[in-house]
Amino acid sequence: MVTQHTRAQHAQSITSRAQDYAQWYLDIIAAADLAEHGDVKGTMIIKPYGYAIWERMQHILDDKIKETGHQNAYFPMFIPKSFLSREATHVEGFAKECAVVTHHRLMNNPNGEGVVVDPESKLEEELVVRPTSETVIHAAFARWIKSWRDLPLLINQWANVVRWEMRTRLFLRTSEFLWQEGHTAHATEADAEEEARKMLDMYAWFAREVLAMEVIPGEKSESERFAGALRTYTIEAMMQDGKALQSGTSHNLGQNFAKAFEVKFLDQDNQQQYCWMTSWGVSTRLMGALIMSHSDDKGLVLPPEIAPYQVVVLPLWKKEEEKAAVMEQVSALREQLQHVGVRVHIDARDYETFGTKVYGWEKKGVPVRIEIGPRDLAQNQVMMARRDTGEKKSVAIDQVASEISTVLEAMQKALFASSQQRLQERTVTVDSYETFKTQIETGGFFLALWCGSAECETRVKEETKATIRCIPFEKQQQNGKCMICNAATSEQVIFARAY
RNA sequence: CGGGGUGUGGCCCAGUUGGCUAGGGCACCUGGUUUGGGACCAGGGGGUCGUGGGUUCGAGUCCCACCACCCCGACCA
Repeated sequence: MVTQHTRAQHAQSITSRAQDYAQWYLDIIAAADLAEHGDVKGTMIIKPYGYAIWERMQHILDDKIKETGHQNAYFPMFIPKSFLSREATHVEGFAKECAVVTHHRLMNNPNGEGVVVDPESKLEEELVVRPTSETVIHAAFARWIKSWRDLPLLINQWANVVRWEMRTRLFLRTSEFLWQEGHTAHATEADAEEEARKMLDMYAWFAREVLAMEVIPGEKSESERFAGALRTYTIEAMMQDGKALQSGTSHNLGQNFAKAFEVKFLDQDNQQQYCWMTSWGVSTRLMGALIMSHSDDKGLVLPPEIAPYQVVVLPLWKKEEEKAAVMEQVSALREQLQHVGVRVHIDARDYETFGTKVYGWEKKGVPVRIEIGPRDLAQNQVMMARRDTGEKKSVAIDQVASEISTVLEAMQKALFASSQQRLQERTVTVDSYETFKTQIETGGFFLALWCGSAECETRVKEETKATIRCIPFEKQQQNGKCMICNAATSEQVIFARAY
């Protein structure tokens, strides 16, 4: 075991220290300086560089959400306990993981030691810290919606939510997380269904085009369905170890919540109707997906679309007079790149060695690194290195802007292609449960026929820890037998172990 | 809650059958030399050894209790 690290040793430490994939994942987060554990167990402090990545996600998603006709709003984080219980399945699904506010005041400890909760300040009704906002938002919808003219009502909220999970992991499952939750109300079942599917499509687009991450869109089985929903749709991504990560969900809530919260409208025939509703969301879990999809042994690898800095420039010099000339060239380059919309950062720290800076930015996953020194100046060129392939070459100074655009585009495509290839190669069709049981050990997605019974689903989970990730929208239609019980069926599903 | 493990500067650890002023590496600060793939020299700052008891002339070390955290199981975006 490595107990001491010289700088040189640290170069290999991301993987050499890693006992397993989970440790490797945490090492990447630490090395890239993305986040750390919060003071309360299960919480997470997102550090500036990590948050900058989340802000890129927010920015791009927010634009897309607005483009599709939704408006942002904000609702309270405290939910009266009674709200939660109005929809029976919903409260059942979340009851075990709710943080509850019971008092509103502290007082000096009578024994003189610090402060204690003032028993006099007990709340009439306890408040639940939102694990999700359907209930508060639907209570508001009930007041806002009167007529068919008010529909569809398309609302989105950026917020934090709290779910008191037993076991947590940075980004993937923290007690508190940041997300976007869309909530909509529609006049017809068809409209709600269309909305739920449309927003799932948006997530799939985002995962593929922005995060360069291949996903399988599909429907959740009943046991994995959102508490209170009619149908739950999901995009499932595959991490580098072959395990699945649910990366976004969209729910058709039917009229369940509308009935519980009296969300009604008068239709064109002056008849009272319950609304058809949806909700959908993605969270900071996407950060985990991003990290696990593309990172390598040198650290994080960021697709250019999401990278806070797409290019980092390292100026080099020995003498002061060289510095002036180099920095002049660097500023000119920065203007040139900013002009074409490239996010660029100049690292002119002179108290770090060149190597330290190079390794630092590689760990942070910056797509392109440019080096400019006296040698380059003399030849009117720069050195350009690409993060994913490691390819390094010199480029004429007047070609840099166009070359960078080309490289960023190529890297975005290459990362997606490799994610796509991984998912394709590691998705196999199985019909024998015995084969499945041995192959699941090494990860991957397994396309299999399933009879639809919870018994078979549970048995697989108990025996192999694998779950039905989704019933994919795209599948080869085939009739056959359930992999587990041999009952006749044509339902094709994806089994995998998941995070 | 069940099983396993760990607690010594910010991080990783050493500290022998109890012994004298608690150490090292990384990181940090100052000065100098360096800088095209993780620099070097010199000096320096930073510690209630998880907490509370006990044994002892003497406890980081032995004993007891407690606490915290990590890993594995039941929950999940």
